[in-house]
Amino acid sequence: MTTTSNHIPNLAVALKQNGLRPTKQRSCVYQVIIAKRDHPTADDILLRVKEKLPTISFATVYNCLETLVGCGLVKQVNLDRSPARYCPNLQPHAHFKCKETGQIHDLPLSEKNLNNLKSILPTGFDAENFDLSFIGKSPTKINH
Amino acid sequence: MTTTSNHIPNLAVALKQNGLRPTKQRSCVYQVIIAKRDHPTADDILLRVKEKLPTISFATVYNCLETLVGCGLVKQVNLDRSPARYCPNLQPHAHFKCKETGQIHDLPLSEKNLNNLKSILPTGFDAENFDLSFIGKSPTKINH
DNA sequence: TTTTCTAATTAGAATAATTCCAATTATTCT
DNA sequence: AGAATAATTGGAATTATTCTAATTAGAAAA
Repeated sequence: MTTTSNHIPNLAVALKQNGLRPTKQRSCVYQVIIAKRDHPTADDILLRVKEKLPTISFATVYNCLETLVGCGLVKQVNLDRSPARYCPNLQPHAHFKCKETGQIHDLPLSEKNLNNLKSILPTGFDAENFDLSFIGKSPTKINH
Repeated sequence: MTTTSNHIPNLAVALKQNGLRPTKQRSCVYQVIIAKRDHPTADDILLRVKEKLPTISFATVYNCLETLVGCGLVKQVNLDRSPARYCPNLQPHAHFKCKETGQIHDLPLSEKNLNNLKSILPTGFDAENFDLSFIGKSPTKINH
């Protein structure tokens, strides 16, 4: 039941709405996540942010990520027991992890899919969130 | 595409089929999981098994769990970043975690549900497994 | 049954991701 | 500008899990 839209939200506005301060660390972490939509881990994010802010710490990356997730600007993706990944796609979607390449794909969900997911819940169960992920083999793009 | 049936599989047989030895640790871990279908963590399992086998170690519990999962006798349930839980329900099902009680419910999936899940996969994506979990509030049973 | 071979268990150390903490720094409010 | 508070920092702590090297137990052969 969360509202979703297509445009990239404005960080400063979203933070203000939540009574939080816009900082360069938060901005930079957010930029890194939307710049390359490849589901980076906290580790990946630290490395990329360090190019702009060499003194940023791990704790800050985790803090920023928690903030961004809390504001609904990015989603945390937990696959198996592997490190958490972060994803700026706010549309309802599932994830597919390729066994071979390790790559993670977003799979968009149709209205029909969403309704069907809802139909799984017995009466009285009120879901505020769901997580759907597949593991298997994704088609190899480069094969001629 | 895994075969599922309703009866509880025989541990010794399943192990033998995989060229593994039946040990009292494996048996005990398995018994504990089927005895109380409450999605215990490795921690929970260690505590319960210790009542029968006081000298069992954590490493063994993890080893046994890996073996049982590998033989397809139990499923590993990963919700959020919390410790892995183990589940003897071999039917296709989703999980629902109650925010309030922390309780985990199995939600059975119909053929229709399963087909719909399949329909999420674009052409060429070959899933060998999926994970579907909800978080929210489950109905309180005790309220008169 | 003993012997032998290998698999499984054990206790404890090691690892990896994440969180916590106390001190410093940056923002916002007055 | 100054006060109040929120955010960042580096490093230590925590937690779940995996690894390791030594011991024990199970299976197969003699």
